[in-house]
Order: sequence, then structure tokens, then C-alpha cells
Amino acid sequence: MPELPEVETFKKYFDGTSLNQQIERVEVSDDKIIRNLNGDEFINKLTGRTFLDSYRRGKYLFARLDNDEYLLFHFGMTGDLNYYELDVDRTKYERFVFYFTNHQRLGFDCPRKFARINYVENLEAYIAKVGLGPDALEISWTEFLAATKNKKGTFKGFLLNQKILAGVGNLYADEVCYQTRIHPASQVGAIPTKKLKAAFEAMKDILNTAIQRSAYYKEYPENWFWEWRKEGTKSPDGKVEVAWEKIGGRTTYFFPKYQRLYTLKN
DNA sequence: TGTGATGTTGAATG
DNA sequence: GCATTCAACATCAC
Repeated sequence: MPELPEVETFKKYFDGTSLNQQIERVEVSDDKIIRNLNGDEFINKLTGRTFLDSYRRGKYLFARLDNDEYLLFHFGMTGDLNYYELDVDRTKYERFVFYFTNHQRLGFDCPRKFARINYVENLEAYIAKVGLGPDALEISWTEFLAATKNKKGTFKGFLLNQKILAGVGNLYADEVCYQTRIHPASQVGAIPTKKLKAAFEAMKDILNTAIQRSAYYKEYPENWFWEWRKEGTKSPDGKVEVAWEKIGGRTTYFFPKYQRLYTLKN
């Protein structure tokens, strides 16, 4: 689930449920995903604290505490938040849970344990250390264009590179390429500026549309990846069938010929 | 039963 | 230094 629109949806859920309530108790059932603290340290750091607000950058959600330090949620592939009151609503994959003073709880679920939780004392220093680029919804056209200069890598790899711009994942990257008819293996430096501009705008539009629909894919436009990104689908002009390859290290669906491959000379 | 999965990281390679 | 590829992470679902 969690690419930028999904994480933005988690942010809204978190903000709407878990702010301004004191954490009375913390329970850790598996501290594997907590990267820089063990279970007991995590419990000690969070007990008695209150979340005041949150900040999302790309796929990273930073929850600010009342001591001005942060708890970072990175959802990996299968992370999820679960706000509930009764035991019956606790899930099988809950890894830790905050019990608030209002008798509600916020559980963090993660079947695959690829999520990463970090206790962050200094937000700016942390972001700098990770090398996280500007948020995909915040990056300006000028910055975006500048980042493409002298790049020989694939366009798909460019979109997925969180150090260049943060938030685009595998599915949305494919959608940007598809809507703008750019072959995902195109070399970044070979794509005309006009095409890059179209991709930049498509990216913003796609992410915003997804956010408006709360990243709930069943409500996405009918011609989006949920429909075309599967075996046997025909391109809009009816001429080719969808193909897939590993590009930028990820399984990538695209329509050969329909999406133009730009390559640098020699 | 084997395979791949919406993500990141670090090592190895070119 | 840069780009790319691959394995690892841990588990589930098809």
C-alpha cells in the first residue's frame, strides 16, 4: 500500500485519531521493526508522551511529540495503522500499540515487518542523514528539471529515487510513464523538456487524485493501473499488449511502442 | 508448492 | 563518485 497517497491517507487517519491524547501505556509485541531502540527503550521513551502533530515527507510520516522529538513511521510494504477500543479489533499482525488515556488505542500492524520505526531527536538532521529529497508534491518544476540534467539512468529509476524526490513508488511511477507515454526504460537525459514537463504535471495530478480518493483504489479512474497493469491488457490504441520487465529494480508494466523509448546517442 | 509482492538498504559490480 | 543489479529483510496469499 504505502506510497505517497497511502501515507498521506495514514497521516489524516493519525491526525484525526491520535493527536493530543496522552499515551498511558505502550505494549510491544515485536520490536523487530523498531530500528534504533529495543522494546523496553521504546516503551520508556513513549510512555506519558502526547502526539501534537505530524509531518509527512514522501513515504515517511514523522509524528511530533510534546518534547519536540519525533516518532518516525515508515510503512514498508505492509504497514498499517489501526485505531480501536476493543480487543476484538486488535489484529493478528499488531507489532506495538499505544493505549491513550481516552481508552482508545493506536496499533501499528505489519505482517511482513518491512516497516521501519525510528525514534528521531532531530528532524532536520535525520532527513539529511537519510538524504531524503523534496516531497513529490512539493518539488518545483525548476528543481525537477534540474535533477534530470546529466542523468543516464532510466526514467523509472529516477522517479523511484527517494533522494531526488520523495514519495513515488512502483505503481504510481508506472502510471506516470503510462499517462505520458514515456517508456520507463528511457534515459532521463534523453527525454525532451516538454515531455518531462508533462510527466511532472501528470505526477502531481496522479498523486493528488489518489489522495482525494483516500488512496482507495476502487475509486480511482477506470483507466488507471489497477486496470491496465495486468497480463493481457491492450494499449488504448489497441495495437499492443502490456509487457513487463524489471526496470529500476522493480517489476514494471508498460506498453511497448505505445510508450516511446528515448535513448541518448552513442 | 513455489513465487512474487505498493519498500529500503547495503554490498558488489561496472 | 555514479549507476545498476542483486540479495536480504519476513511473511502471506495466490
